[in-house]
Amino acid sequence: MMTKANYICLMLSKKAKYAINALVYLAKRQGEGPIRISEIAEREHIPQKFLEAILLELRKGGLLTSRKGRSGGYTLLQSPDDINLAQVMRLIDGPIASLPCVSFRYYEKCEECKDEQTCGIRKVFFELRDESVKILIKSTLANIIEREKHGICVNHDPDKLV
Amino acid sequence: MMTKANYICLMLSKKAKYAINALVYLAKRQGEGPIRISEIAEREHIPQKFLEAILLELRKGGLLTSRKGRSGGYTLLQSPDDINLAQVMRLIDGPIASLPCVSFRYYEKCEECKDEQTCGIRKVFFELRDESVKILIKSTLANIIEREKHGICVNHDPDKLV
DNA sequence: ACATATTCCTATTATATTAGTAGATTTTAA
DNA sequence: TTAAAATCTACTAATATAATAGGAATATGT
Repeated sequence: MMTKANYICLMLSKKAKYAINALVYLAKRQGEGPIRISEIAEREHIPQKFLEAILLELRKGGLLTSRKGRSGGYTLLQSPDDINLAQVMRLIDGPIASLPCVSFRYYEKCEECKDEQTCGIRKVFFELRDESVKILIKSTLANIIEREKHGICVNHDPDKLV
Repeated sequence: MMTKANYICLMLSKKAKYAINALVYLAKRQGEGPIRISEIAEREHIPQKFLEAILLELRKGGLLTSRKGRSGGYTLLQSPDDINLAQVMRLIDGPIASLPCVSFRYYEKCEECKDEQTCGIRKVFFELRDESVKILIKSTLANIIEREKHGICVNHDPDKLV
């Protein structure tokens, strides 16, 4: 478990991470009929009871369908090309913006802000939101699976890029 | 206060937001000698006791100096051109990455990950981190103040950009 | 020297969120 | 009819967030 000392500024919740993992798993097995929660939980190392709740949310959000009873399970409702991470993250954790005042769908005024129209901080976070959404929208389940096939990750210092 | 219904995915803490506001305020008044906590708190609508703790962290992080006693207060230690939001956010809230496994300085392995080297999800969040850091590093206090002078914000739908 | 204004330090608290767990219920297929 | 699956309702433990309280240390103006 993450300790306070190295906690993260703009962190994704475990719930959203689990949701993404589960969806990618389902995308890979599309066409094989309903997949059991227990199978996903086991293969993706997600606590089963927690996953149950997550899949239910994804179903209610329109990304999955389910079948109960023997040989039941979950199936993707859309093509892996049509499900992207912006959708998933918004469904599970809410808006992608880093400040309520730069959210489009869930805008809320900053309590301490003097002039929102000109606020320089707000402009930075608008830019950050736009870039983030752009990246997350192009990252569909299909895209993620495709990316697994090409090249490996190297964790370089991001400051060096600038 | 933000309610659960419209909570935010990758949210900045109030503490970091207050820190940024205070630093921008200090940058605007650079050269006027030490600025009192009480003044910053009042003008920026930040709870004073909370701000005390924040300014102390910023001082320990090397961004500010202080003077105690009568006519004491805080002063920027560096030029507003040399303090950027990546620095500030890392100091106050930790790494900018959205997942521990895509942090350079505070890397931690994902518990549930099968092959980190090829993980497609990880690649997405590497990209997100790199873009975020790029934006935050170029956003210096000077840049923020400059931006306040030009143009107003329009909160458009970020999905339309893609 | 002294009063006062300031930062600095330690501890505590209320609230909310996160990350689950427990147990019963409903549905479906074999 | 039985077993296996999702579903529903409720609860819980741990942690982080956003502060607050009270006083100690220190510097300055008079």
